Amino acid sequence: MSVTIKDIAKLAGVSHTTVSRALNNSPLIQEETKERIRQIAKQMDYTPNYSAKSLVLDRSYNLGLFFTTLSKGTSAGFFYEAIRGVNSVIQDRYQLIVKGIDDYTSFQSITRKSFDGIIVVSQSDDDQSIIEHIAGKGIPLVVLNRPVSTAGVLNVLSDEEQGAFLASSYLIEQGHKRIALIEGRKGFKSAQNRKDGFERAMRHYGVTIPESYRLPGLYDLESGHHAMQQFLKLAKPPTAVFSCNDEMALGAIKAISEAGLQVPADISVVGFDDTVFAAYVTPALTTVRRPIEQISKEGAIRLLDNIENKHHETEQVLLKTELIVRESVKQLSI
Amino acid sequence: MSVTIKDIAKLAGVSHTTVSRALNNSPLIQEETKERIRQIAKQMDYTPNYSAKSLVLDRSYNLGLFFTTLSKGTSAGFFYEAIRGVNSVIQDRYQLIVKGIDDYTSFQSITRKSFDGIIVVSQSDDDQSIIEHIAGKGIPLVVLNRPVSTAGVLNVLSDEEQGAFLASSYLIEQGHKRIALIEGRKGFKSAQNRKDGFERAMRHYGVTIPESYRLPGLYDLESGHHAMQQFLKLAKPPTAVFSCNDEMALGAIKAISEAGLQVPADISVVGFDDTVFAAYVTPALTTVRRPIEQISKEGAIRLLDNIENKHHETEQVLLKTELIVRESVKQLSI
DNA sequence: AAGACTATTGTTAACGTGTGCATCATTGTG
DNA sequence: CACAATGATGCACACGTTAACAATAGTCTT
Repeated sequence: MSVTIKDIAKLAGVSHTTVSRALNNSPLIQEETKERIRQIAKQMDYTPNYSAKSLVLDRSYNLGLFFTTLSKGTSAGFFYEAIRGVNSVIQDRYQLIVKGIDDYTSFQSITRKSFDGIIVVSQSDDDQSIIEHIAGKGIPLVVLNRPVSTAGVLNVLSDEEQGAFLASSYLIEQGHKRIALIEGRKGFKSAQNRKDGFERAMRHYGVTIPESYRLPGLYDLESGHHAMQQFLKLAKPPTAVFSCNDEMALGAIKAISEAGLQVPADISVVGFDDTVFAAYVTPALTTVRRPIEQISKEGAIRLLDNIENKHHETEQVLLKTELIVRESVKQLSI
Repeated sequence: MSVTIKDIAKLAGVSHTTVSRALNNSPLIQEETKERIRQIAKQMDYTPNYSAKSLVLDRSYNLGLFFTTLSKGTSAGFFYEAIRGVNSVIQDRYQLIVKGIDDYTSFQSITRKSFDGIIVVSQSDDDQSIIEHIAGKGIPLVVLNRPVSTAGVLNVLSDEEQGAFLASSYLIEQGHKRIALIEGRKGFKSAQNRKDGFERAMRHYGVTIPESYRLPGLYDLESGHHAMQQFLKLAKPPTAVFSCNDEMALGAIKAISEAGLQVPADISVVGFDDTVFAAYVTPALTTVRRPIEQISKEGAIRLLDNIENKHHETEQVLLKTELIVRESVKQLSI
């Protein structure tokens, strides 16, 4: 059917071994022989059979890119940026295989033979089992986006505490003192980190926040909306709100406008994540950008390094987040 | 290293051929032998080596999902929905390999051996060359999202003319008569189709549109903004605008509010595509939804059918679009 | 009861590539 | 000039799987 090195060998009058060596640029073969063989290969439109290569070299040329889920929950922008980042690094050295972890009924098919390395973009603690399976099989692995401490696993994520600190500090620097916090979902690492950053900022600037200015959320529109309603009922409502993600911020904004108030004229709002729609809502949302694309790039680079140099580092890399100032915060005159 | 059928054979006291047959549930093998071998395989945690399988069966178990570009331009939501749709169909029968067409320096590596089938989500006429390469190699192929007439190629896309008709009709039915059109980018098939739908609606309802109510756009924010400014300068500005995509609609809305007018109170706007942000802008944008996920599902289903039944149909499937009514259109009292 | 047939299993080769070792020619050395 | 060293190439096997064909034992037919 398709042309093989044996076909080339016949035409060149050499053995297939020589062809194999020539095409792999082995120093054993004479330069002019190499060149002649390359010519013929090109002319015959030869492409190596990667299944055969894989079989003998014990490399699959596959890189897995696994998300917690493809079917529900994962935000499109997040997904897109992650793939983009990884893809920009691997070029054509590897094939990128995209999968949702929840599509696996069994991890049995995830083996050393079928993946040279795997990137898990983890959004949930439930991913722990697949992470351990992969690490257990000795497949080079990097986990993005969620802190993980399994041995032999690379871990790249953004410094969310610092991001929350940035956002909260910004509110204070704009003159706000009555600042409320809508927390993330209980049990999520990110929720804890973001809350920690908020509190560090308050301590750092000597601002004290009453207990009534703190409400738990679920990372969804609904819970942000509800929390904001509670804040508005207070005798002294906050002048600014730090919402632990953009989605809840949106819910909060809705609640504010339903109450006949305006953002940012009456109440300022800051979100977290810089979701795609953050720039498009009115007012455009001031928020914290996590460098997803950079995280995935960094992760891919280190993974390839681990694969090609056969060392398994256990390392955690924290990347800085960035405050994106838009229109949802008002500067208070003092 | 890892366990092979020969290892199982040794333990079971049979030949490796018998093991292969047993695990493939061949009718040649006695039922109890099969069961015994399955037991042993399970117990040894055996997983087939897919490289070896591929080599002998001449199937790669890979499905390519190619986008025009991953690095620039492709919208995140579009990208996400397409992957989701395809992924939901293939389950674990195939590996999904995601690539940007512009990442290829040469199509040489795209062969029958490395892909059992390919889905091209095409957004540009420039994709024609890869489409022809793939079709030329005899690889089962389906092209989504853009009309294509290469022989042997399946083609699934949405009926954009019908969508534009829907949107335009809606404006008329809400009482609008002075309706302007911001066209798509010249030379794009979608631009022509959407314009056609608009004009059919006008004819159908007997509404005549002056030449000054038609302006070309480039599918970007900027051009929508600019076109709207022109409309606003007219002696009799339109009461409604059909923008050939959401992005330009957003630009138009911006121009309207800059002019001190409100959407939809003063001017109504309809977009096209139902981009992710359409629901989040203020006012939420009434627009036409293309069933991307359904298109990619449908495409994947037909591709698999073609692969597994080894027939190459040349067929074009048009899927209906849907009008998503939100808040950007006002009902005019007559 | 002999031959034909069937059910089950084994033998061997094949897929396309890479590699250790053998082979051969050529050059260098004393 | 004989022999070692070097450079270039080929031979044969391996990787893990499937499949055509062979082999064996048991069953059926007449």
